[in-house]
This record gives sequence, C-alpha cells and structure tokens, in this order.
Amino acid sequence: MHLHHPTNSELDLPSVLHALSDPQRLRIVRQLADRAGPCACSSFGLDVTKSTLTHHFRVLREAGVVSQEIVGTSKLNTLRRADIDARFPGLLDAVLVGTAPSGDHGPAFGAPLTQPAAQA
Amino acid sequence: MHLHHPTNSELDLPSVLHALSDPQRLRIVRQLADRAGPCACSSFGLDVTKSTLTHHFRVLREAGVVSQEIVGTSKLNTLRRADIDARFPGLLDAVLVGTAPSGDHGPAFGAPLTQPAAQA
DNA sequence: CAAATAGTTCGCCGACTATCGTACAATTAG
DNA sequence: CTAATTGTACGATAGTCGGCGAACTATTTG
Repeated sequence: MHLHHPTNSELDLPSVLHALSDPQRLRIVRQLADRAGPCACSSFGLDVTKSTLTHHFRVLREAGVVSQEIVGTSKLNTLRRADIDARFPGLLDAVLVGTAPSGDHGPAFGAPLTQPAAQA
Repeated sequence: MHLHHPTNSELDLPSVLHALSDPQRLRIVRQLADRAGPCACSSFGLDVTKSTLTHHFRVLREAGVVSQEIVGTSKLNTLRRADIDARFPGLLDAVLVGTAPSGDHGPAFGAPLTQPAAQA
C-alpha cells in the first residue's frame, strides 16, 4: 500500500501553512525536527486519541510536511526538511524558531508517551 | 473607533500561519509587501465581494499580520512586517518568497496602485 | 493460536470558515 | 442636500476541521 506523498514541486504554500497552523501538528513537527530521525506516530506525547493522531499525520503527509514509511506495525515519520527548504527556503526554520520551547506551553513530552484513552 | 490589534507579544504562531494559509489572504499580504505602503481594502483586485473582503482583512488584523487605520471612508492596511519579523524572524520573508508571482495567477493590474485617499 | 501493539476507517458532533447578498453607516464630492 | 464611495453588520449556506469512540486490520510476540 503506497501512501501518497506530494512531489517536491507539488508542494503548495497554503496547504503547507495550513498543515502547520494547528498546535498539535506544530508539536509533532518540532519534535520531529529535534529528533532528526523517523518516529512512530504514537511517540509524540500528544493528548489526543489514536484516530485524531491518524488524522493529523495524514494532513501533514498530504501537505508534504512529513513522509511516512510503514515498518512492521508502525508508521515511521520523517520531516521532509530538504524538500520544504528547497521549495520554501527559510520557512521551516522560521516556524521552528517561532515554536521554540521557551515561549511554548511545553507539553513536557518526557513522561506520558502513552495514549490517554484506549488503554487500561 | 479603535480596531483591535494584538500587541507584538500577543502574536501567536498558529494564528499567524492560519491567517496566511488562505490564498486570498496570501495575495493581499504579497501585494502589501510589494507596495510597502498603506492600501485600502478594495485595491487588491480580489474576486470576492466586499463582505468577504471585510472578513479576510479582519482575520489578518486579528492575527496581527496587518494593521488598519481608518482614513476617511477607507481603511488603510499596512503589513506589520517589523512586528512579525521580531516575533517570528524569517517567517514573512519565507512566505513572500514562496508566494512569488511565478506560481500565481498574477492579477496584472499594474496600473491602479494609486492611493484613493490622502491626495487628489 | 492468542494476545498485544500500532494504525485505519467510519460515523458522528460541535465549531469554525469562506462565501454570498442585502441592508446599513460614514465620509467625501457634486 | 444628494449622490457616490468605502466599508460594516447580519443572516444564510455549504463546506471543512478537530475531536471522539467503536470496530477493524495487520504485524509481532508469547
């Protein structure tokens, strides 16, 4: 099953900005940038259910912000940094700077990397 | 009547990105950047009604992207470039580069860049 | 096989969005 | 005073969005 990823030249500025305009997705992108390696969807400590998580990752992928690869039962996410930089130079850096932990209500994503619901 | 403008430190990244994630508003911002001077709402050649225009300018103002000043029957809009640059360095430049006329259906109204008010 | 793990899919909800049209207000020009 | 110009306010409408839960698929592991 091939997940659809927009090509480099298909990247659309309004779509990318929209993908980045949600706080949850912004947290995902910042963590992805910090970690600089593929991460499973469930490893971001977001306080939303799995289905909502699926939704956000699809928005990010369809806008071309992340790429996803299925490995086992996981879907590994990678920031498409080079592609976005090539098409919209400086955009990602600016967004990441503007999302710096200082001014952010940090979710302190050190502890609860588990789903809020769906377990007991 | 004082229009509400968020202060510099009230600028919120998701809100700004959301304001910029609409094609019409992106056109407004690009033109504002090109002209580098206050312009009335109706001088952007957008193919939407006046009420829709009012809506878009309100979104831009409430996100802190533009400032508005009432002069006569007009409302003059200015890009809050310095404020945005201070809070989110590089963001506006990146967005403006990514909005270059190449990929846009250029409005091509090179003529009426005149300010309706303030002179005659 | 059975259980656990990781995501997906679907339907639903409430809230918001972009758009319109009509009616209105305020200022400027004749 | 009477237009004309510029924008606002107020619905209304069709659509999107973020969120949930429940049921499902697929893979890995005991």
